[in-house]
Amino acid sequence: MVDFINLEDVPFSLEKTLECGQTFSWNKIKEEDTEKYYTVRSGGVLKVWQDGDKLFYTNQGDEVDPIDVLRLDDKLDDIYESMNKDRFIERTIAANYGLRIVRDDFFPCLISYITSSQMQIPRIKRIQKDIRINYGASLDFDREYYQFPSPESLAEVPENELRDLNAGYRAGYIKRTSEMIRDGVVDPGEIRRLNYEEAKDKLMILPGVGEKVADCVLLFSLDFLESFPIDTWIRKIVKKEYNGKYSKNYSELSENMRNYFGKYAGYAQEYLFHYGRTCMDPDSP
DNA sequence: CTCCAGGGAGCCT
DNA sequence: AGGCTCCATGGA
Repeated sequence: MVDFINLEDVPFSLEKTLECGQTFSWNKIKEEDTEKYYTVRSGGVLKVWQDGDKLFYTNQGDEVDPIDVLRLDDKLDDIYESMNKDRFIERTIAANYGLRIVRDDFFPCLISYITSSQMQIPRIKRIQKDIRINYGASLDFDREYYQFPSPESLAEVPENELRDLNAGYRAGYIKRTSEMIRDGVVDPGEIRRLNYEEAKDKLMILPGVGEKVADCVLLFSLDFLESFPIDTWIRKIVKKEYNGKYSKNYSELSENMRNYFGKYAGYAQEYLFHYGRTCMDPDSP
């Protein structure tokens, strides 16, 4: 059954939100000449497509709510007002109007960002998909879909099998992190109750999780909208456009940007990131 | 062929 | 604390 959400007065671009590189948990398919996206969660399958101010969706299991996973209840105009500190960020807002931060499931988000180090985005996505197909439970919806495996399941996978999925040297990180999540050493529910600094320190206990991966997981799955992840792209863009606030040191640079953009710095980060990748050459002077 | 990719760990000072 | 090197592997 197809339902829809009325997006009048709700700024939203499905395409920008899911194509900007923040999530590896969504896939695009074409059905009857329409570009659609689907995600498979612990709660079931959700398929969505947008036509102007209508967001159509079908899902299996009411717990996979598009309003929740696409953060449609974020007050985007208020967020823009809060983070709109200068002409450059204003330009990125104009170029990416309607882009929202996603709310992904914690475990697949964590494993994907551990995988992401020294890798290109299409390959990260491919590895998550291969993990799902090889080790995830299947769900029967309009066809067969695959959930991301539980920490319990993934912890049992031999390291060399993960290497065979082209995870490379990250295979050991994936296995050991899965074991620690399984054993409750790090618990996403507990992390949500901590403040930003404590939550980040806790995540960084996990092997393969440094500052950048921790910031991504906090932002894209644990609702820490002030988190400002710094990758090679952001580093170039900030150095070029915000030179006075630039620092080689990750912690210092990240703190500078959080102080500057405020409590929605994570939104600012994603707008800068996507603008930098699509609208400018960060290497040019 | 060489170089680099949404970094992090381990070692060094 | 801060700096350096290596880590697999695909794609340009």
